[in-house]
Amino acid sequence: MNKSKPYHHGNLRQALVDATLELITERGPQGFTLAEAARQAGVSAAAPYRHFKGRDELIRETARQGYLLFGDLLEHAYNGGKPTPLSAFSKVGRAYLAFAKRYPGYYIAMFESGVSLSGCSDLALVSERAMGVMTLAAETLMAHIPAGQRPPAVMVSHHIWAMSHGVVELFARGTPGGRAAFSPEDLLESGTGIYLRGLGIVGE
Amino acid sequence: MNKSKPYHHGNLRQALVDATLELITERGPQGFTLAEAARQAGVSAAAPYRHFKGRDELIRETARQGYLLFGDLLEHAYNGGKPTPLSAFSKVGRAYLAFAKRYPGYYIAMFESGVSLSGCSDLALVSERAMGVMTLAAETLMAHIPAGQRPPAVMVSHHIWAMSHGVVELFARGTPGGRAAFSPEDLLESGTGIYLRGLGIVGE
DNA sequence: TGTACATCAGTGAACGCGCGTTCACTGATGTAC
DNA sequence: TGTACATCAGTGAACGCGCGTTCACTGATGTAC
Repeated sequence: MNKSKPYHHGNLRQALVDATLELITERGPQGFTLAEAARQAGVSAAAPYRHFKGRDELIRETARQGYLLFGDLLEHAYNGGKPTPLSAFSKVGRAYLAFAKRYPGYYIAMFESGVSLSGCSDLALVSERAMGVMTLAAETLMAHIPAGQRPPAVMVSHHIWAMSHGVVELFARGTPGGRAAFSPEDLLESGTGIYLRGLGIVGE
Repeated sequence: MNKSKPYHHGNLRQALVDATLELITERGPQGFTLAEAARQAGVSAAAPYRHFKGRDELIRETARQGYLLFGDLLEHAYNGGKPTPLSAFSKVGRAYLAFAKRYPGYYIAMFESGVSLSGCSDLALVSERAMGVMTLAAETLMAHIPAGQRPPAVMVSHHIWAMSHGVVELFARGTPGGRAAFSPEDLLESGTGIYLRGLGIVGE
C-alpha cells in the first residue's frame, strides 16, 4: 500500500468488488451503495463508472466471482468422486455450508441480492457450472441404485441444495431463531444423513 | 369505499400494513418505502407516524401479522395430528409452501426483511408459536419410533423447515434457476418423502 | 533516449430525486354536563 | 337535545440527507517515431 495516493488506483475494479463484499456482508444486499463502495476504495463517487455501467453491474460482477469460486470449491470437494461417491457427496455438502459461512458476501450477492440469471448471461453460465457439480455428485452417488428405484439426479441435487440453503438462511445467519439448539453443520450433516438413508444409500 | 375522501381514514393502520404487503411483494423487502406505503393508502407521508414509530415498526407489525396467520394455518393443517400423524405432518409441510406462495408479502416480511426477533419481543413469541407447530408435528410423527433410534423432534422440524424454506427461496420465486424441472410442490413432497423414509417413518 | 500525442483513469462539482422524519396546524370525533 | 371542549387523526410544508448518475476537466500512462 502506497500512502502517496497515486492518481491511478491500479486495481480499482477489483477493489470495488472487494468493497462490495464487505458492505454487503455488513449491511445486507440492499444496504449496499455505489457511493459507499467508492468511498471505501478511497476514490470519488464517479470513479466506479470507469469500470462498471452502474450499481447493478458491480453487484453482478461480485456474484459472478462468487459463483466462480463456489464452483471451484465444490469441484475441489467433489474431487472426481474419490475416494468414494458417498464421501465425495458429503464433502460437497460440507463445502456448500463452508462457503456460505466463510464468504457471506459472495453468498448474499449470489442468492439474496436479487440478481437475475435468466437468459444466457455470463452469470447464468457460472451458476449452472457450480450447480452442475452438485448434480454430478448426486448422479455418481446413485449410480449403484437400480434405475427405476431412484429419483432423477437433478431432483436429488435440488433437495440437497434446498436443505443446504435453508440451513444457511435460517440457522447460519444472525437473527432468526436466535440461539439454535444445533449448529448449522450438525443440522446439515444429520439432515442429509437421514435423507441419504431414505434414498437407500447408507444402510443402517 | 367512499370517494368523498373523508378526513379520517378509518382504518389507516391496517391499510398501511396492506400497502406494505403489496409493496414488499413487488419491490422486495428493501424496496419498501414508508412514503410509498402512505401514498398507496391515499394519505400524506406524515400520517403513518400517528400509528407507527417509523418504517421499522410498520415492517415488524406486518411480520407479526404474518406469523400469526402462518401459525394459524399450520395449526389448522396439523389438526391435532388427525387423522394420522403422518398425514398431519404432510399437510403441515404443504401448508408451509402454500403460505409462502399465497402470501409472499408476509413471507418476505417474516423471513427476508431482516427483522430481528431476538429477545422477548412480541415477534419472537408469535414466531415461536408457529414454529412450535412444526416441532409438535414432528414429535407425534416419531412417537412410535423407539427412543434412541430417533433424532430429537426439534432437529427433525429444523430439517423440514430448512428444506421447505430452501424450496421456497430457490424454486418458488421468480429468478434463480429460471425454469425449474420440477414444481416446488413436487420438490418438497418428494424431498420430505425421502427424508421420512430415512427416518423409518414410511416403509418400503 | 526524447518527444509528441492519444488514451486511460481519475476528479470534483452539480443535477434531480425520493426518502424518513419533524413541526405547527386543523378538521373531525367523542364526551361531560 | 345542545353545547363546550378535549382529544384524535389527519395535512402540508419543510428539513437535511445520501444516493445514482452526468459532465467537463485533468493528471498519469503508454506508444510511435
